[in-house]
Order: sequence, then C-alpha cells, then structure tokens
Amino acid sequence: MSARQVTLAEVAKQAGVSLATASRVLNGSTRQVSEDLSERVLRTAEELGYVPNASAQALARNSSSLVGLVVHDITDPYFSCIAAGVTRVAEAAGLSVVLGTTGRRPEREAELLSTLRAHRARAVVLAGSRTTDRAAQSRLAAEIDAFTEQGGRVACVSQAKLGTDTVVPGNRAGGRALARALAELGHKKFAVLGGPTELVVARDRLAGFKAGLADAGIAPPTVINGAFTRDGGYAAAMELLGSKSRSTCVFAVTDVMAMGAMAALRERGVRIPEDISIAGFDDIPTLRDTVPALSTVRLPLEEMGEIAAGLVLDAGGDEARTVRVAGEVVLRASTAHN
Amino acid sequence: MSARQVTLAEVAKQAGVSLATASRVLNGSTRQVSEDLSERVLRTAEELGYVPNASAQALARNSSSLVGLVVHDITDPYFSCIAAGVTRVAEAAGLSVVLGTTGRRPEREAELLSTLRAHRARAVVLAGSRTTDRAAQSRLAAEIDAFTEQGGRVACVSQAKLGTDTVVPGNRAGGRALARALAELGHKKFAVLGGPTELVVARDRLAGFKAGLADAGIAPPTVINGAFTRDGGYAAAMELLGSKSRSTCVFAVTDVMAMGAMAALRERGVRIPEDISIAGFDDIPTLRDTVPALSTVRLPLEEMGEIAAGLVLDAGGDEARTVRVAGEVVLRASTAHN
DNA sequence: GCAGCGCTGGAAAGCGCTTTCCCGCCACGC
DNA sequence: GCGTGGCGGGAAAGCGCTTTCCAGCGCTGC
Repeated sequence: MSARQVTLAEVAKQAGVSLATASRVLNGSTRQVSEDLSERVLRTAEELGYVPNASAQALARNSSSLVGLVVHDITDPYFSCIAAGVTRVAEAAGLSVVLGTTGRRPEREAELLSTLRAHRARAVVLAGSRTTDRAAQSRLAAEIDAFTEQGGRVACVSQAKLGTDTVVPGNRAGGRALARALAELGHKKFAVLGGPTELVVARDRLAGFKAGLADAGIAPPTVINGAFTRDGGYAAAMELLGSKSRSTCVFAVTDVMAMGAMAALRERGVRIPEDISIAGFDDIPTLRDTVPALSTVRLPLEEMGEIAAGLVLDAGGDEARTVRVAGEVVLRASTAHN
Repeated sequence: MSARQVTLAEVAKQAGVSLATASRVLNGSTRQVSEDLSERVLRTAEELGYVPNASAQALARNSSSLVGLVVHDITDPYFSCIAAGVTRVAEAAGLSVVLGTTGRRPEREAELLSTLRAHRARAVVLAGSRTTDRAAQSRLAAEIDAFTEQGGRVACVSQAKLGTDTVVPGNRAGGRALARALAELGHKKFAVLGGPTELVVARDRLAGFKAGLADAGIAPPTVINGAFTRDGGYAAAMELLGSKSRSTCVFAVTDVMAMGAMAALRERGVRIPEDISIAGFDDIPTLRDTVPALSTVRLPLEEMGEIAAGLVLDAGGDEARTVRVAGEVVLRASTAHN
C-alpha cells in the first residue's frame, strides 16, 4: 500500500521536460507551450495518473480552491437547501465546499471562520442567522476582517455584516404581507410563535408581521418565544394553548416550527384550520406535501445559496453588495377564513 | 487590505526562538520545550494573531485535516442527517468536512474522490448509494484504491465496497420485517414503489420486502420503479393508480418517495389508510409530524453518519470493518388493518 | 575525572508546486 | 550583417511549515 503519490516532477522527468513546463501545461498558465511538448506532458500525466497536490498548489499560489459554508444545522431543511445552492455553484466553478456547523452556538461561527482562514479558503458563505449576542458578534466581525484582509471574500445570507456581500430575504416584508393576507381572511386575534429573541431573522419576521397587523388595524399578537426548531414550535404552541389567548390564527416564524406547533395542536385536539389557522415561513420543499398544506411565505432557498456563492466567487468591486430576494405569500389549506 | 498573513517565522523571530521551537510549541510535537520559551512563543502567537497555514502544514506533513463527505443531494433529509452525524464527529476531532454532491450522477462520485485525493483528505465517507452501473463502479473502485494507497481511509454508508469500512443498515432485514408486520395487519395484495433498478439500496429493500411477503405466504407485489425522490414516488403512485392493481397496501422504499406517493393518492381521492395503507423506509425526522403519521422502518441516520466518521477516523486495523445497524419497524397511522 | 547519556534548542533539508528570471533561438528590419 | 524583440524552455527561488540531524549542556556512573 501507500505507494507514493505521483508528483509533477515525475511527470516532467518522464515526459522529458522541465518542471516549469509541466506545470504550465497541467495548470492554466498564461504562458504558451509548444504543441508537442504539451501533448507529451498531458499524455504522461494521464498514464501516471497524476493528480496535483492541492496543498502544494495552495501554498505556492497562496490561495486554495476551498469555499467555506457555515450553517447552524445541516439537518434543518432551511440550511440544507441553501447548502445545495452553494455547493452547486461552487462545484461548477471547480471549487470544493467545506461545511461547518455551529450547532446554533454563535461562538462557533468565529471558530469556524478561523479554521477556514487557516485553510486559506478563498471565500466563505455564512448562512447562520445573526444574533444580538454582542460578544459573539464582535469576535465574528474580527474574524471576518482577518479573513478578508487575508484576501478571502465573505458573503452572508440574511445577516448584513458590515462590509460583506449579503443576500437578504424579505423577512420583514414577507411577514408583513403574510399578516395582511391573513387579516383579509377575517382573523382578528393573532398569536406568533417567535424564535429566540436574539435571532435577527426571527425578530425581523415578527416585526414585519406586527407591522402588517397594524396596517390592517388589528391588535398586536400574543408572542411566545421558543427555540428555532420543530421542538421549539411544539413547546411554544403548548404554551399558547395553556395561556388564555383565544387567537384564531397563529404564525410560526419558521415552517419547521409550524410543523412542531401543528403536532402540538393536533395532540390537544385542536383542528387545523377549523379551530385555528396556522402559517409558517420559508416554504420548505420537503414539507410541501403535508396535510393540511401549510400556508407560508416562500423563499427561494436554493437560489439564495446560489446567489450568495455567486457573490462570493466573482471578485466584484470593493464595496459590499446586497441582493434582496422577495418572499411570496402562499396561502394553502392550513389557513381558513374566519 | 490584504495585510500579509502572520507566519510562523515572524512569531519565532518576535519571540526570539528558532522556527523549530516555535513549530514545536504551537503544534503538538512530541518534543519537549522549556516552560519559559514555550510560554513566550504562545504569547507572541496570541499577540500577532497567528493562524497556521493549513496548506503548508498539509504539505509538510503530507496529510491534511480534511475529511470528505460525498452525498447525492444534501437537500434530501436522508443525506443531511448522515451529514450531520459525520460533521459532528469530524469537527469534534478538529477536522474540517468537505462536502461533495453528485446530483445522483454516479460518475461524479469518482470525480469527487479524485478532488479529495488532490486535497490529500485524510478520509472520506461515501454516503451515496451504490449503483449497478459497471463502468461507474469500476472507475470508483479505482479511485478508492488510489485514495487508500495514498494513505487515506474510505468508509461507505450502505454500500459495501471491497476493502472499505462500511456501515450497513439492515435494508433487507428491515424490508422483510416490515412486510411481515404489514401482512399481520391482514393485507394480502401489495405494491412496491421501488427506486431506480440500479440502486442497490432500493433493490435490497425491495428484495427484503418480497422475502417477508413470501414468509407470510403472500403473493409477490406489483413493483413500480421510479426515481429515488419525492417526485419519483408521486409518479410511481400515479402509475400504480392507473394500473389495474388492486393493492391494499403500498410500500415506498423511501419515506421521501412515500410522501410523494401520498400526495398522489390524496390528489386522486384515495384515503389513507382507509382505502390504501402506505409505508416508507428511513423514518426521516422532519417527516415525523405528517398526517397521517407514516409507518416506516426507522434507521438511526445521524448515528450512521457518526459511526462512519468514527470508522474512518480511528486508524483501525488493515481489514475492512463492517458495522451493521438494524432498522426498526414503526407502525403508525398510515397503515391500517385490512 | 571522564565517557556516556538524555535532553533541549537550532540549522537546514525537504514537502510539491508556481513563477520569476534568464537564456537561446528565430524572424525581422535596417 | 547585425541589432531587436518576441517567444518558448529551463533553473531556481520561494510559499510556510515539519522534522531530522547535530551541537551543547548538565548529569550519572564507574
């Protein structure tokens, strides 16, 4: 085993050319190499099964072919969709994606960025949602600076960090439009299952929703905060049922939370949508076949990943670009007229 | 911008020690370094914000801190669960995961492996399912050999490749147990929505299911093949409805396919489970809250990812190890007595 | 008292590649 | 005929790190 790896030097020697020539042939150099030498090199490389050593290339070029992707939980369809978009674009560009997961701990984000910097990743997409945790944020900001100073690019999905490209979903606008649409169904009394208060995405969706209700002249909703997960939605819904709130419509700031909430409601014998209407946010593809079909705000998640990767990969100007993507209200069977 | 990166040499000079000493202090070397020197190096490294250049380390050590993970589609909860397990273990071991997606094209697997080899990844987990495509398989086998010869380890999830560690879910046994359980419910006429015929996972589940039916003295099922996706399940179910088959129970070889199938059945006004019972395979967590709750065979997906990562990370002996994980039949509301 | 040993620190040789610099060659123009 | 320029090829200097090898030193054991 462990037959040593074929090196460029071996290829060069075998082909009877210099190291420089072999390198120029096998990796897009601007320099020309004559037809026959070039062909000879290509052939021997093929024969020997030469594979360039990416580490050595990265070292010599001072830039690797790695792109970082940082998410909270790859199991969450929200993130896996974004990841799909990012990997598609990165792989099409001949780059490899290194996936980091934070497990929803804000401080991991900075750690991962540091690792990525160690690998001289050429770019990184931060898909984790921004928190209001000051310490974690400033540590992260410092890492982002270090990363960009070293020549790497950073893009964020849904969290505008100073100086980075960003893909911003219409969280606020989406929440607002959803609230209006639900108000039009005749609901008067709303509850919101909000995520953790420190998550900006959750706050934005909630704020937008409140604004929408206000637009419609409806009283502010009962708000219950919980984890940004299925279980968080379940727990929040249980809490809601335990309270005296007599809402006819509940908005879970995430489809995944909505699923948990629906489970809780069903368990307590609450019918959807007859007794309570419920809506989510994201329009997770995997969840589209559930019954009753979940009303939600559709976000083009994969596309958002693609956009983020696109931003981060084409060099772009110096200033931070922001791409907004709109959410589209999709009313389905989980919300009924009141 | 682009302030050059702090190098070991700078740290060493600043701390007034040699390169060797600095290296020994900052990276676990077996060699001892005196307390004061050590502390001085640590301090200056901290001050300067030194981050080792992973490429250079990889080159010098001839082994990187990268672990590959190859899946078909990260959006598919089956794979994202496995991915979660793999990343958890890898990150705990201080390694970074590079994620490759094949988009279900078998030939991509070999390409990705080659890229991973270029990066001198220390190990790789192949989670994509094995196909019977001879050409792709032999190309893959060659790449696996090349990879292991270069010193990397390879583990597969659910596809026993010669000479690699493998995590084998009880596809056959699970299918069989499920068939028996469904037979006990009184069903006599079965249909199976099988995946593509060339996917070994699909074949195994189908084969097991058939065996289980045979155990129960029941006639072989109607089999309809389709893509290993939600849409594949939908299409297969539609085809089934169009046929004259009067099955009372349908087994979709995947939960995701089952979801598509249920959508199709509902669309045609077929009630579940009153008119037709349906079962899946995998027990995808995200899908556990659907109504009616899906009967299935539970696989500990994240754990499988963890096991695979564990196998591939601890050096282990020379021979290929195989870890079997059992599937557990879980009967829920989507299957009824007949 | 001295050979020998264990231990720590440093010099330097790589690791496999890119890229600069130089050289020789040819075509061209005066 | 010779100076110029352009062009293709090769030598070699790194890229930032690890690790081997050697030197020096303080001990121990005879």
